[in-house]
Amino acid sequence: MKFNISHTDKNSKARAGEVITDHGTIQTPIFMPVGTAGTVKAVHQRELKEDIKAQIILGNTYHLYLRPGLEVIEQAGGLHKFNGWDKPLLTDSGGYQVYSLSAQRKLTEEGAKFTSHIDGSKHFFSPEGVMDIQRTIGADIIMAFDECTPYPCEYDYAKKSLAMTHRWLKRCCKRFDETEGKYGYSQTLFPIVQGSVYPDLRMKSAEFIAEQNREGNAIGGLSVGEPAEDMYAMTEVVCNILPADKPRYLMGVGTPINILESIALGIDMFDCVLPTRNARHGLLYTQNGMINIKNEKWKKDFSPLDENGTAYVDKVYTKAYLRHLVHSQELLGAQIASIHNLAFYLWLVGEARNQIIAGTFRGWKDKMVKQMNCRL
RNA sequence: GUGGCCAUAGUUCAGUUGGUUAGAAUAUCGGUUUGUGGUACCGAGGGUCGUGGGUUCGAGCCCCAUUGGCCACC
Repeated sequence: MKFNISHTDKNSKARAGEVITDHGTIQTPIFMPVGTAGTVKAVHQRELKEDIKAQIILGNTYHLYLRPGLEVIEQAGGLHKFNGWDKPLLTDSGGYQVYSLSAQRKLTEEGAKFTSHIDGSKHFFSPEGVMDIQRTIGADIIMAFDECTPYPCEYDYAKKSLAMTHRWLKRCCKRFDETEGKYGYSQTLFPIVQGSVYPDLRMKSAEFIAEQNREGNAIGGLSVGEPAEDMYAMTEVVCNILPADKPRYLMGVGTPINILESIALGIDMFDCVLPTRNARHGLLYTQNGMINIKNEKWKKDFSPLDENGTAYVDKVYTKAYLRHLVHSQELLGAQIASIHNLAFYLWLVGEARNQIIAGTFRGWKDKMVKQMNCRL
């Protein structure tokens, strides 16, 4: 993997660049649609490429390991072959799922014991095991196995957890470096900064992560319920320490406004379930704010879904029709809304990139944040 | 025509020997969702209990009449 920065903004820490992988080039800043179980829910690959213009999508170690299982994915020839996505892929390590899904989980120095949400079966993830699993899934970018601390989180717990996440990282790096990709292309490992909302822990973690000298770095443990100001403050502290010549990935973020503000702080990569999950519940993002398409006021609004939208669905479907589909729980409703939201997110980061290159990012960003901060 | 059963929220139904402000589901309306457990969660509005009398301190419940619906028999 390579990372080249072509432009940096003079009035913020924003930068435009490209991440080059064996499955193609990603122009940053970028938003990565989440495809947990090997599919971006309700969206075809062709729509992802041609309409949404996605450049990289996510998969999830936890979910894919449980179903369909590693045997299937390995025999398919890796996840790219299995799901037909020939562009870059990133897999999350399952650290977040161990935190968010398993009511019954036990973390020890060795790893995490957890029960499957599908059938209650018992499993164990170690840092080494998670590296092996991600080798088998075969994503271009794979993530370290970490503990995502909850919010709120006591300082002492955050400190102990961070130390263990760092020890786990050393084990991840060791196993990753001792093994190689199974399908003839290279993979890269991103470590993850933790430290909850405590600046000193975040700084210490960023320094430790920077020392590992990987090809890119991630920030985790944010957007878990803390105030947005805390999230921005932690992001800023960490970005000041993580090397500028490597991509920075802010995990799980966020709203369109979160993304623009974080780009201004020096973040290059994002992923978030909001555009797809909210789409299924009828919430649409636009340049002028958020729309709840289920609201009665759209019942007889026969104007296009989004006059400023870049996607096919924005022009051919009306608000009243999508309201009907979502109300009726028709599958097409989830599909149209998901395509709209993802196309908007990709437009947003693409336009941010254009503005950075043009040297006008800061003013544009401030205007967009103001404009999007409302409900239609 | 005779007998029986039924009538409670937009809809489908609970509602104790008669006892505080008649409940639920669903639908409607509004909100929430941040490294996705694929239709979730939270909240709100909505009923002169078919109608009219009666008994009672007190009636959705008991009695009478009446209207509408369903069933059986002639």
